[in-house]
This record gives sequence, structure tokens and C-alpha cells, in this order.
Amino acid sequence: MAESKPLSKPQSARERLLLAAFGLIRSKGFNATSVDDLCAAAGVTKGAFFHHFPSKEALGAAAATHWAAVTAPMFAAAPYHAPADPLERVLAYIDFRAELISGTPAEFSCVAGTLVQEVFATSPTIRAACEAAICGHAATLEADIAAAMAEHGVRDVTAASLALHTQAVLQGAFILAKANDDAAVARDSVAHLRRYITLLFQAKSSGGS
Amino acid sequence: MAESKPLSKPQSARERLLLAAFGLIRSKGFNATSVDDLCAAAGVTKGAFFHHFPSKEALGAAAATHWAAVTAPMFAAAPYHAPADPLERVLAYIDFRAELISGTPAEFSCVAGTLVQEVFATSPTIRAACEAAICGHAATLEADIAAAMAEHGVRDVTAASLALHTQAVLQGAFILAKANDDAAVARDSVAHLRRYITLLFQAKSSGGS
DNA sequence: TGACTTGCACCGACCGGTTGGTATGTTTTC
DNA sequence: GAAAACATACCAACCGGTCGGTGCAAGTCA
Repeated sequence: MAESKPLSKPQSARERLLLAAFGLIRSKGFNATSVDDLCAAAGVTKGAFFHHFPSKEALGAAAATHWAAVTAPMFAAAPYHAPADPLERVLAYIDFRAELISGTPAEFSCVAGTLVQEVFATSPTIRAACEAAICGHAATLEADIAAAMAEHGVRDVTAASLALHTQAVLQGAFILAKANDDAAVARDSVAHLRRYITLLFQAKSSGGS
Repeated sequence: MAESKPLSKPQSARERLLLAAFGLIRSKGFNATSVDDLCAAAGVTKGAFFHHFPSKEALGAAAATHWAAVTAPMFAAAPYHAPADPLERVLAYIDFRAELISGTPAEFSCVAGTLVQEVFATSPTIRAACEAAICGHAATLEADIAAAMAEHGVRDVTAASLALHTQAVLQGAFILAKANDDAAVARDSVAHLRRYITLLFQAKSSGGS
């Protein structure tokens, strides 16, 4: 359980393959990425690949799971948890996500979202791993959202539904950025999401706490 | 210019290929769809394919363009244009989009959005065609949004930005539906979009017209 | 009218390269 | 010294794309 590895340069071949998969899936997509591509990017031979993964599909599922495992501590350590007010924490999360959107789509887009779009109908295994990654991350927002809802008397929506909606907007923003070859439109959409949550919670908060 | 063709069964090979591409791209994705797959689905031989399209990439770009051409008249004839009030027309559009989300993702998802996610980095041609399809559709909403903004005194956002945001939410909703293998989560996200627009326009309308 | 030409739409066998995957051998680690 | 962690060589299937050819409807000239 304990991650006592020196997680800097000398990773295992398995981890290097997974990390290479992140980059290749985000830029070329899963189907357009060959096993040889993955091996070359990871500096590994084909024999090593099939030693660690029984098939390319298995790597895809492992990549989605590993994506969740890698991003979870990053979000857990992010500064948006600092504010005392739960609503401010939610808004800080959205601001944090907006800050992450810079550079090329291959740098800020979501591995799980990209992956599931390609294989949802052909690989139930990968699809399930992507669902776990996306919904698992959304679930980390529910407590703050629920607390903010209780404090502001918001009842029209559920915390789970709003948490999933934030992920929908982010995923959609990534697609817009890819289509327009411009990160600004993605940040614009996230700004709309922020405005929605602000309006949603201020509409009911006239009575105050 | 005049479409005097009997547009029922006997389509041209080119159109059958484009229609087959819609179905295959939405279910398997573009890269996972082979030229032989397209030919088989369209009931056409490989010779016919390369007679009408110089390459598979050219078909991808043509599919995005044709997708816009096919959906545009469908949206133009849809009943959401009926209300006299521009804000009601915008909300009716969103309700209309929510109604379209039923069945499997392969039935309601967007060809251009799926396509651009796979090839935005590898095919500038297809990417541009998808951008035109998505932004072109968003542009059809701008007039109603701008009219509603003027009527309700909304100034925080631009009509173009809000129009694009509606597309971002829809695209993101499709991804969520694919990940969860459930159309309901997509409709939920569209409901949040509707609530956002309602809140956005009622917040400033205290002064009336 | 009828033989001849022309050009578009379409056919399907074929090609070289790439694909995911395997079989077997070698090195490293405990 | 055994097992895990690689490396190398190889394969059959499949991929996008090519190419010589066919059917056929519309000129066209006598």
C-alpha cells in the first residue's frame, strides 16, 4: 500500500508504459496509438510490453485506472481545499481547473474522457475503468457541494448530479478546445460553469445562514 | 442547387458512404473504422470508395461537413423556433436537445465532436471541418441569445460565448453518457444548462423590459 | 438508324507496410 | 538457482491505397 518508491526518474517499465500511454492517448488517441508507439515512447521493447500487459486493451484499462491514481493525490494536495466556506472551496476547485487549461489540448485534456469516447462500445473493460476514474473524481467534490447546499438552502439539485455536471462541462470544454485549436474557448466554458454555481447558490441565500 | 432528387432509398454511393460513416464513427470511432468497414456498411466496393474520396482522411472531412449539412435543416425545421419570446426559444432549444438524448450514445452523440477528439492533432483538414460544423451550429443560436440578452439586460456574457457553452455542455454530456453507459446522466447535465440560463436571465430581469 | 467514341461510376484482385500478438532466449534480482 | 524482468526475431492478419478493367448512358458523325 505504501508508496515508498523514489518516484522520480528510474520508474519501472510498467509505469513508463503507462506514462507514455497518457501522452499518446491524449495526442493521437488510443486506437491510433500502436503497441510499437508505446514501446518506443517508453523506451521499452515489445517483449516487456506483453510481459506486463496481456493485451493492448488491458493496457488501456490500466491506463485509465492509473490516471485516476496519479491525479487523485494531485487534486488532494491542491490549494482549493483551503477556504473555510464550502461554497468557496467548490468555486476554488473550478478556478483551479480553469488554471490547468493552458497550452495544447494534449497537455490539459483528460485521458479517461478521451479514451472512453473511442472504446465505449468496443471494450466494456476500458469503459468501466474510465467510468470509475471520472465518477470517482466527481465524488471527491460531493462533500463540499453538499455542505454548500445545506448552508445556502439549495434543494433543486443533488450534490452528485452537480458534481457530474462539472465534469461534463470540463470534458465538453476539452472537445471545444480541440475543435477550435484554442484553449481560451475551454476556459470560457469553465467560466460559465463558475457563474452557474454562483447564481445557483446566491439565488437561495437571501435569508443568509 | 434545387434538390429535385427522390431522397428516399436510392442514394448515390457517395451519400451511402457518408451515412455509413455517421453510424460507424459514432459507435466505433474514426480510427477503428476501416475503409472495408465503410464499404461493407454502405454496400459499396473499395473501388467506389476511392472513386469518390481520394483518401480515408478526405472522407472524414466530408463526413463532418455532411453532418452539418444534414443536421442544419433538421434544426431549422424543429419546433423550438415557435415561441415569440427569444429567451423561451433558447430554452426550447435546450429542451429539444434533451429530448434527442435517448437510446444509445451511438444514436444521439455528435459525429463532429467524436471525430475531432480523435484526429485534432493528426488531421488539420478534419479538425477544421469539425470546427466549422460545431461553431456553425452554435452560431445559429446567437441571434436568439443576443435578443434575450438585450431584453433582459444581461451584460456579463457574450452571445457567442454562451452559444459555444451550450455545445460544450452537450459534448460533455455525451462523454458522460458513454462513460456511464446511461443516457440519463447526459440529460441531467443538460438540465443544469437549462437552469443556468434561467438563472442568468432572471437575475437581471428585476427591472422588467 | 447504327457504328463509334467518350467519360463517368464502379469493380475487385492485388501490393507493400503495419498491426497486435507469440515463441524463445537472455539478463537481472532475490 | 529459480523466478521475474526483460530482449529479439518472427508471424499471420489486416490496413489504406493502387490499378487495369467493365458496364453503360450520352453524344456524334455518316
